[in-house]
Amino acid sequence: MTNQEIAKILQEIGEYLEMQDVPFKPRAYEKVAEVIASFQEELSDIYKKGGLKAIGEIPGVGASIAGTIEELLKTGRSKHYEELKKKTPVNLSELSSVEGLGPKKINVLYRKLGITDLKELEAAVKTHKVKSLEGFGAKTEENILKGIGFLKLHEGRFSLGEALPIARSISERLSKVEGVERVEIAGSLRRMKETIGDADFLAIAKDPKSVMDFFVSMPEVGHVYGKGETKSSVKLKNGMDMDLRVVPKESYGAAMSYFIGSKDHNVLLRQLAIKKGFKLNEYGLFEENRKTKKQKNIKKEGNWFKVAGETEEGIYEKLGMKYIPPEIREAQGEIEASLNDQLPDVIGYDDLKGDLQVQTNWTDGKNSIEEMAKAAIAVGLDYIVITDHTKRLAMANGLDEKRIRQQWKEIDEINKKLEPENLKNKKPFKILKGTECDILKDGSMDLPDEILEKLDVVGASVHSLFNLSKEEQTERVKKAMNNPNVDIIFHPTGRLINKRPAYEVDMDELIAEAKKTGTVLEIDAFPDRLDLKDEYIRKCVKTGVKMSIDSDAHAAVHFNVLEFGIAQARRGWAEKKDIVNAWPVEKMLGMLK
DNA sequence: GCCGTTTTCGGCCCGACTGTTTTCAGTCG
Repeated sequence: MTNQEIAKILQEIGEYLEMQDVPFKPRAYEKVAEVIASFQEELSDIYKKGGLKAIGEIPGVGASIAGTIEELLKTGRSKHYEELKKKTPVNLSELSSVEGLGPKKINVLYRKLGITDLKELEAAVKTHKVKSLEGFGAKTEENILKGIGFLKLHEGRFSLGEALPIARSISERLSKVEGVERVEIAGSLRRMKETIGDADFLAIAKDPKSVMDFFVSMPEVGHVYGKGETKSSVKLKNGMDMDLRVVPKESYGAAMSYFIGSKDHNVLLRQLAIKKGFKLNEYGLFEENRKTKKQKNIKKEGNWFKVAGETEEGIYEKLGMKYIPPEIREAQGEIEASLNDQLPDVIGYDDLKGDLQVQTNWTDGKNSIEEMAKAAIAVGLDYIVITDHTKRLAMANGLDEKRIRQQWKEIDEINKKLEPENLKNKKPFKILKGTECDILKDGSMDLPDEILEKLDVVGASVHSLFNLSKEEQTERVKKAMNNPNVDIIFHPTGRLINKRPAYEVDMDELIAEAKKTGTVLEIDAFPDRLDLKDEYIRKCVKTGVKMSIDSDAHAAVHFNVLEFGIAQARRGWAEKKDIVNAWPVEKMLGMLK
């Protein structure tokens, strides 16, 4: 059993106990589920090495939960969980994904109406059976219906953060099948879109049949739509659809171009090819017979001769274009820019030097300042800013004036400890003092200015009152930007992909205000945020507003999400000069207020 | 159910909002 599966069961045990109004235990289970979900090492490995004792050493795990984990690892089941599930046999994860529905309400819906899943819930709401229940009403019905609608809107779409690791794992296994020369991820996943409908793979193989056999019989495959010599389609058990295409080596570049898309981009590219006297399809770029007869290295195909196709670069060259990074192939002016040699030099995946939003166990993070710093060093960063929450966010144990001053002392000590001579790579590394300070309802800050002005980096966030009117919300954030100590607005629209829409805010106005006040806007790299989204990034680039790409790490493993933020920045045409934490620390600090 | 330079027993993060009620339960962060 994987950590994710174990975490999910512990989480559900907590929710079941919550239904029965059991005090304190739900918290214990929820907490431990969170810890395990973001645990670096697989519990099965820990158990293999150190047995029950090692499991018990995980923070939050006591005798009882250790026993449950052991049972899960050994048998794949938990008696405790199954007994609870028997009492209330509902699809918990499905029902609680509806905004506003928690364990208590789910319990009432099951007891009174026998509702076990989303479909039954929707039917009950539509026939107005729900509003007469005690504690429910017309408004609750309305909200549930809205919640279901939002879930449905994203049905079948996976976030980049969910899809990419799965696709990479499969791509790696495919590439090891005998006779396979090369495998690439294509489609929207290759363009690093924030959500994807399905995953496409492209392969060169001497023996297509063996790779197709392998593909359709992978353990995670739940259903095979079809299987052929050049194309197979499957649905994974988790609901994700996947296609594998095997193409000949000589068409590989053309196939890449065709299957990376986007569709709109392809249409424009083919139109351009026609205009220049070519024909472009997934097999190659072709020129008419008479013109190319005498040239070498040209393969005949009907009345047309192939002039390019093995590589994408070759096709671009023949069309008089510069190579276009997959992330910006969205028919947003990139073809024209390519023809005129005006493509952006988009930020590279190795270009970040620092991370300006990092949480620690001083508040709701899992790891200490030192652990986060070491993890940052390990991924090659030169500096991080510690930005724990502030007191308004009581659930996260947010810092007040007294505790943040204490934190500064610890940061100073660890900085000394991490002097270059004490590090393996001997490279300077710096922990900076910062905050993720709540923006209160009136736009004022949750910490006094005399604290903020002492910090290296001040980030400000909206964490409450998401339902203010657009005008109020915009004014609120604008006021924060005008605070002379506020350097960055973190996750500026507050959206959670597939879960919660952004709060109402006028982004054009905020971008203009950011320009005026010299405030940085963050690209939060956490895959369920990716906030700013690509179109706003592009607007910032055009306006000259600087941005930062931050992990929003709440655990040492989270620095790997920076990749998603960089991808998002690339999709927004951002260059190194637009991203302040792609700069050395002095230059970055010099730019801030 | 977990945890301990306040405790091996007695605490456990808590304020705000919503929608239901007419003082409060449930949910969220």
